[in-house]
Amino acid sequence: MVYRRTPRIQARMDSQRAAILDAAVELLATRGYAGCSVAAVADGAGVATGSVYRYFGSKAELVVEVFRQLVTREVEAVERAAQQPGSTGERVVAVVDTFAARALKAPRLAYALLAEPVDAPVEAERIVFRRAFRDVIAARIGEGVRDGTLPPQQAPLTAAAIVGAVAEVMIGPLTSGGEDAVDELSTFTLRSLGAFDAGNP
Amino acid sequence: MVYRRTPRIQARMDSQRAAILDAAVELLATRGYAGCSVAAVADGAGVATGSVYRYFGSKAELVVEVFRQLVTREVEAVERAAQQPGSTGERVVAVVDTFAARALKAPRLAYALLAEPVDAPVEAERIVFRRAFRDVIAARIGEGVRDGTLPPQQAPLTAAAIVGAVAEVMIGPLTSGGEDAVDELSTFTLRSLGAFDAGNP
DNA sequence: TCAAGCTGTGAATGGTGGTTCACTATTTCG
DNA sequence: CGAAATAGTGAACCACCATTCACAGCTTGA
Repeated sequence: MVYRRTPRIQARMDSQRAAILDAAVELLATRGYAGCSVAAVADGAGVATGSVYRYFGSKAELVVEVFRQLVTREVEAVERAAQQPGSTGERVVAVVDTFAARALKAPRLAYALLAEPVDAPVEAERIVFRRAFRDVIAARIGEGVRDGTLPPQQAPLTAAAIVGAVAEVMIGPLTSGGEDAVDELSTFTLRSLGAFDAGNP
Repeated sequence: MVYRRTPRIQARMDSQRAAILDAAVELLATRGYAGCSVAAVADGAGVATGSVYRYFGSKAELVVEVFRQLVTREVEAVERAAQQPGSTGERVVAVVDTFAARALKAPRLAYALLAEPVDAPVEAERIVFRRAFRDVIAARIGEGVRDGTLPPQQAPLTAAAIVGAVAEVMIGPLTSGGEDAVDELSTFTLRSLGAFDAGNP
C-alpha cells in the first residue's frame, strides 16, 4: 500500500467532523429536530450527504452526539451553580435559576432538549439529560436532609419533581414565561424543599 | 334517487365508528402512538383501511378524537377530586393523588397522553390536556390565596409546576415509581404550596 | 325486480427522508 | 510520475405509512 493517513489529512477530517456537528447543533437550536435532516446538516457543513456517513454510522448516532455535547454544557453550568456558597436551599435555587435562565435565553433549544419529539435512541439521551439534572439537585437535597436543614424526604423524588416543574414552566405554553417566572420558580422550589427559610408564612 | 340512509344503517355506521375509536384507544393504551397506524386500527376494528377514512378525515383527526375522549375521562376524575371537602391544600393534594394513582395504574397510557412523541395536531390536544389539569389546580390555589390559607403566588405558575412535577415523577424513568411515590408526591405538593399544614418542621 | 346511490374495500399511489454505493478526486510514497 | 489506497460525492434506492380511488356489494323505494 502507498497511501497512509497523515496528520494533515487527519486534521482536515477532524475539522470536517466538527463542522458536521456544528451544523447539526446550529440546526437543532434554531429549527429543532425536524429541521435537522441529514441533507440539511450536510448542506450546513458544506459537505455531501454521503460524507455525513463517513463520520457517523446513522443519523441517530449523530444526533445523540449533538445532544451529549449540548447537555454537557448545560449540566456543567448547573453544577457550577450547585457549588456556590450558601444554604442547601439557596444552592438548589441557584441550580433552578441557572437552568431556567438559560432555557429562557434559548427557548428553541430548551424545547429541543427537553420536550421535542425525537426517536428512541435520542430519547434515551434525553433521559440521561434529565437524570443528570436530577442528580445534581438530589445531591444537594441529600446533604440538607442529613444536616437537618431540610425535612426527611426521598431526595431523588423531590429532585425529579423539581426538574419536572421547571421544565413544564419553561417550555410549556402553559405559562407566559417571562423574567418574573424565574423568580416565582425559585420561591416555588424553596417552598417545595421544606426549607426553614422558605416563603412560608 | 332511490337510496336513503335509514336508521338501521345509521346505527351500523355509528357502531362502526365507535369500533374504530375503540380500537385506536386500545392500541394507544397498549402499544402507544407508534403502534397506532391506520392499518392496525382498521385491523383492530375489523374494517378495511379505507373505511377509517369514511369516518375520519385524517389520521390526526382520529387520534385527536381519541385523545379528547381519554383526556375528558381523566380530567373529570381530577375535577371530582378537586371538589372534595377539606382545606385548599388537601384538595390540591387530592387532585395530585388522583392524577398520580391513575397514571400508576396505566403507565403506558399515561406516557402516551403526557409525553410520547406525536405530531403537531395531537400535540396541540395534549397541551389542552395539561392546561386542563393546570386550571383545576390553579383554581384551588387561587381560592387558597384569596382566603389567606396559602401565601401570595401566581396560581397558574405554581399549578403548572405541580403538573410538571407529577408528570415527571410518574412517567419519567427517573424514579422507581412505586405506591409510596404517590405519598411522597403529596407531601411535595403540600410543601410547594406553602400551606400552613405542610410538612414543614 | 331493478336502477340509483350509497357503504366498504384493499391494492396502488405518493411523499418523505434516511441510507447506500458505484464512482470521482485526492493523497501518499516508491 | 503512477499505482494503491483512501476520502468525498450525490443521485438512486428503499422502507415506511398516510392517503386515495376504482370497484364490488348492499340497501332502498318504486
